[in-house]
Amino acid sequence: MVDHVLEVLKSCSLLSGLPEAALREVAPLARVRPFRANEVLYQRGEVQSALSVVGAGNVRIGSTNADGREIMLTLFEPGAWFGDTVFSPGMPRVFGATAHTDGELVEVPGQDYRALLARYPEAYPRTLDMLSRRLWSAISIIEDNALRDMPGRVGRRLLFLAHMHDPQRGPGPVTFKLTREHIANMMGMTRQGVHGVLKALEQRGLIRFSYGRITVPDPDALKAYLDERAG
Amino acid sequence: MVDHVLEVLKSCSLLSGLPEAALREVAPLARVRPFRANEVLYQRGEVQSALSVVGAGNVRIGSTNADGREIMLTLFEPGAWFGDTVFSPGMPRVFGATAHTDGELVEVPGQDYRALLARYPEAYPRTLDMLSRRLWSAISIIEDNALRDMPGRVGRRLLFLAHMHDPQRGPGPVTFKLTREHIANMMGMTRQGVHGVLKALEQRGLIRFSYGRITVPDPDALKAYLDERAG
DNA sequence: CTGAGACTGTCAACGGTTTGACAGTTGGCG
DNA sequence: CGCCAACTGTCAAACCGTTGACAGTCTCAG
Repeated sequence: MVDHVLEVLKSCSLLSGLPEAALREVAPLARVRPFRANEVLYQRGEVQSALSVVGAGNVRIGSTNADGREIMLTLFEPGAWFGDTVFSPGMPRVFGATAHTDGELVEVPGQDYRALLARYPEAYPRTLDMLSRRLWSAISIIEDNALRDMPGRVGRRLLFLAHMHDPQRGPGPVTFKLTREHIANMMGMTRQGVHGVLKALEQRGLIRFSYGRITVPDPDALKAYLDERAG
Repeated sequence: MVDHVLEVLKSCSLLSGLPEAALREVAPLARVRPFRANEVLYQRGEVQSALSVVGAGNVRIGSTNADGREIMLTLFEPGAWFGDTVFSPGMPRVFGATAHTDGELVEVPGQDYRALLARYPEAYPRTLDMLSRRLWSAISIIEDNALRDMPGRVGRRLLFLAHMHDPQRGPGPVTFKLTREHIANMMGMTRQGVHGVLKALEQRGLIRFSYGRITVPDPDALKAYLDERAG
């Protein structure tokens, strides 16, 4: 059990600055939390602070407004981490997390994680680096939304997901289990609007899609097309 | 001179986790860089890494795409810091900085700043906290863009700027030196579109504006209106 | 294998934003 | 003090994406 937790923690880039000995220290303090598709994992506004690492399955990050309209920020794969409130204890979560598929979470209580960092300060630079990169991702999304049109935005976001999906960027095809509606929620568009964009991209052979699934056969080709299309 | 640098560094929230002795150590390594309105301070893509603290004046953060269209992310006041690449040395800047008014920057070379943190590890938690909060701000903007309409987006962004302007949130009026076009660039809208929104907000007495200037007389009232209007 | 629920494609009407154009206003610089 | 450049208000037309509605398709659980 603890061994399994250790494996998951090792797979997490945020924790990769910590020596294995450190991970062994926290592993017993972590909780394994299995989840079923569409289960709500965290709600916006909760104040309890924990670092969550995806052990298996996919997790949607986002939030819902009062009208019931949902926005999805990103989709996390195994090895991804979230729960940024660990760094600002006492602040409420700014986004919620929902299970996208069945899977499991490994949760390290915030104070245990912070205490661990304090004991292994050599891990801080790596931690700052990871957080900083996440900030860039967010800023890039803001930029794309402000200065690109709809096809540009959708295309870029697919590339972003492809990158999340497989950070080492093998040039091969990537497939997502996403409905048109998920994408619409991610972009602040409608299902119908997304459909039009995807159809156009498909006609150029840049993506393929079927029921509940989207494939980017060649991310680099898509990127080349988008870069040429607009700045 | 060094005293002046020290004052600026002390005013910066990112550095407030460091003891004064630490700031005295770096102050001599910092460079003071005066600037004139509209001068380009950093361009997107530069790789050199430095932590910049605004000592005086205002700085626009954003980037320009190939068509010459600019997007503005935010406007920084004295005491604000930027240059997130200090935490990920070697990575190119994801956004540029342009002088909005005359003023001056205090620049700490990235490696000196990182070395300082390593020497005073007790400052790391505060640093992570600051970075994490900035990530929330970015995420909140993404959210607003996705699920609010134009008046909602503009109103929220004004509140965001008001908060940046005066973090201790005195309830009094706040004035920005921003043209309609600046706001348009910040929101990914057009000058004319912004005009319509501002006019509507003005009729409700929530903002006032004149040549190159916008005033929010009562930020709380604006917030109340926006919250009631949508979610 | 079969039915129910989820997902999808498509259409016309509607609405809001941009585009493009022009005249009026403001503020600062010489 | 006066001019010029930057900023502003406003309009109609074109455009694009949403709204709302419905029938067709697919998947998975039973």
